[in-house]
Amino acid sequence: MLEQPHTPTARTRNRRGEGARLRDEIVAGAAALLDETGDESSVTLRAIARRVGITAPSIYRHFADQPAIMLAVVQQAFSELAAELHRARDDAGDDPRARLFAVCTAYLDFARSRPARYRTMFGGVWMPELGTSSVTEADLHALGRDTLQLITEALRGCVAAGVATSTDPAADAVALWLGLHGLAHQQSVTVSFPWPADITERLVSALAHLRDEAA
Amino acid sequence: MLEQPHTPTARTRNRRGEGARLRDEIVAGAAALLDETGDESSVTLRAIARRVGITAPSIYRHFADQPAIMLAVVQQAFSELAAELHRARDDAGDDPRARLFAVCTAYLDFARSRPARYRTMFGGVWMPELGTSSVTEADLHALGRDTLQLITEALRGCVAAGVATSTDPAADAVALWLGLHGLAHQQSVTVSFPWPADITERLVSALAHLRDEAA
DNA sequence: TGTACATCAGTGAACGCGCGTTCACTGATGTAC
DNA sequence: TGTACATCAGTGAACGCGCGTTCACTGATGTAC
Repeated sequence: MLEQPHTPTARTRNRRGEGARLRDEIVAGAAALLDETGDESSVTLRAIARRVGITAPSIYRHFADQPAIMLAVVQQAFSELAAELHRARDDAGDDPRARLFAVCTAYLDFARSRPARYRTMFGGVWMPELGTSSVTEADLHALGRDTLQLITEALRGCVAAGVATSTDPAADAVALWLGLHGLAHQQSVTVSFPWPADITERLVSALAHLRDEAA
Repeated sequence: MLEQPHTPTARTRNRRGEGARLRDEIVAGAAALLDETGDESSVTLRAIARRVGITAPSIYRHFADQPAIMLAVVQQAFSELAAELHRARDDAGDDPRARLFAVCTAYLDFARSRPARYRTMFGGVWMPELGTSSVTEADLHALGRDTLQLITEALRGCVAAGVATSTDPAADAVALWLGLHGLAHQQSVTVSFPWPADITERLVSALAHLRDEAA
C-alpha cells in the first residue's frame, strides 16, 4: 500500500442550505482513506479533513466527534453490502442453489474488494469507545440483520426446493454466515494463505447441508 | 471495561546477566494491557513501560521498536494456544469424536477468555507496519500452522474411525478452522449476538462431515 | 584480600510530531422591508 | 429595485496531550590483577 497523496480538488464552498453535502463528502473521504491505507488508525479526523480539502474544525458542524464518523462509514458500508447481496440474488435467476451461491459469493467479493472496511464493520475496533463517545449501543444493533436475513431466505429456498436437507434453516443460516465471515475476515487479512481452491463451495455446501449436485 | 490503574510493584533492578528477564516482563505487561483494555491502540510503548514499572527508553534494550513487542505478544499467544489445544486433545481420551470436539471447544474457549488477544493474533492490525518496522514477513508465516495441523489430525482420526465422511480431510480441516475462526472472532467482538445454543456442535458436525450420532 | 575498572541495567530530560478539540472570526448568500 | 441584516459554511490560530525515539548519563555489579 503505497502512499498516495491524493491532492484534493480545490473545493468550492457549499451554498447556503447545502452544507449537509459536506457530511457525505466526509463519510466518503473517511471510507476512501480506510480502503487506501488499510489501517483504521490512519483514519484520523485531521486526515479526513485533509483528504476532503477542508479544515479540521469544519467537521464538527456535521459530526459530534471522531467515532461518529466511523459509525457513519460502517452504517453506509452495511447498506452497500445489503444492496450488493440483493442485486446478486436478483440477478441469479430462479434456481435456489444458484441464488444461495450468488449471495454467498457476493458477500465474499464485498469483503475482498474492501478488506479494511470489512474489518472495520465487523472488527469491533471502534466499539470500545462506547460510553465515551456519541455512538450509542442502539446504533449498533441490527446492522448485520439484513445480511443474515438474506442468507436465511436463500437457505429456506433451497430447503423448500429439496436441494438442502437443513432441518433448522434459521440456525443453519447463522452457522453459514459464521463460516463466510471466517473466510471473508481471513481473506481480508492475508492474501498468502493456502486456501483449497474450492473453499467457498466446500464451506457453503457443508453448512447449508446441500445435497450432492450429482444426485 | 473499567480503568484499573494497576500500581506496579516497585521493581528491583535485575542483576547483571539477568537483564533478559525484563524482556519477558515487557511481553507479559503488553499482553495484560491488551486483555484489560480490549483495545490494541492502548498498548503503547509508554503504557507498557508504565505497566511494567520502568521508563520508556528501557524497552529499547530488548525490542527494536513498538511493533516488535506486539509480534512477541502474538507469538507467545500462538504457542499458548497450541499448548491448550494439545492439552485438551490429550485429556479427551481415545474417542476420536470427543477428541475433535475437545480441540474445537478449547479453541473457542481460548478466544473467549482473551478476546482482544485473539483479535490481535488474527486481526492483522499490526501487519500494515511491515516494511517500516523490524517485523519480517518470515516471522508471520507458520504461526497458525500448528493449530491447523492439530485440527487436521483430529479430523483424520474421525475419518479413520468411520465417524466422519470427509473425503479430503486436509481441505475440510481448513473449512472447519474457518468456521471456528468466524465464531471465535465474532464472539470476541460481541457478547449480545443471538447465537443458537448449539452453534458449536452445528458448525463442527457440518464442517467435519460427522455422521449422525444416533447412527 | 583489596582495588581499579569494564560492563551492564536502567534513568531522566528532551525532541518533534500529529492528534482531537476550542474559540473567535470571516465573508458569501439569501431574505425582509 | 436597493439595501440592511441575519444566517450559514467554513477558516485560522491556538491549546494541551501522549506518543515514539534520541541522547548522555548513573550507579550497582562482577572481574582481573
